[in-house]
Amino acid sequence: MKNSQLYKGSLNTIIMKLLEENGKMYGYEITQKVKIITQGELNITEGALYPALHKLEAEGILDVEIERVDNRMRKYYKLTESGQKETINRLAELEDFIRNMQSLVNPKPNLEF
Amino acid sequence: MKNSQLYKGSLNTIIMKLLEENGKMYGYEITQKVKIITQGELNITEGALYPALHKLEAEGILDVEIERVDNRMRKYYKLTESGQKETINRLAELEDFIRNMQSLVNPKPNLEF
DNA sequence: ATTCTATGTATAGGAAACTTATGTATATTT
DNA sequence: AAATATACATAAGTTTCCTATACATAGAAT
Repeated sequence: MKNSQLYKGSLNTIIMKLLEENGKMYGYEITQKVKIITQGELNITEGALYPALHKLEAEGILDVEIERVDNRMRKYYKLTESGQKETINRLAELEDFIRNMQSLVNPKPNLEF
Repeated sequence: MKNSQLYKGSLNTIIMKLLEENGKMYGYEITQKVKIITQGELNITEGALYPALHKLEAEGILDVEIERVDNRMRKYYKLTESGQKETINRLAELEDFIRNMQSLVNPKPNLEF
């Protein structure tokens, strides 16, 4: 995704959050959206994205719907019902993760004096 | 480290930050410290920690110093000079990462209207 | 005309990080 | 005597991701 290893493990959560927000999206659209939101800092590669989408579909998190636009194929993905529930869990995990990382990086001073 | 995949890729940064803060630490101490700081949410496994420490040492990020305490071995690690510089970069990357993830999860409303 | 860039999906091969399980060894608690 | 805590270590396997490649259409540039 970038030079930093930190994004490892966050792709599924990113995909699910974007789909929760936008209803349905296709793969290429996801890569562009992420690029815009992160101001070019995070580029999702196809080699990561498409296998991830296929896996989420196989797990019943996503549904797919094929369309033809300008004579080109698009596969629109959207969250299933269980996918919506799972997204809530993932986002809670992400919040915990961010909070924990901030605790590690910016530790509170010891108040026992 | 835990059930969440999100921590993947953050171990090196965590180690380096803790060493920057505490001067020198040994492996087991790192696992316990992280457990306390994250209130039990993040458990670093030995299978992840020790190979990571060895790799950081091989890369010249860490120096090691062996001590015997209570007849048990301890390997104290501390940042080298280049390790200190690299830690600054890693922490900046972590801040970017957290900022980007927050932009994705908590997008700003569109202000063009 | 042809080549490059953008749009759009897909997979094979490999690297890297992590988990699980196991091993060794001493000290303390039950 | 057995379990737990302290302390380090590695082998085998899984997962995630990147690089490279492939196919296909459309538009822009040369």
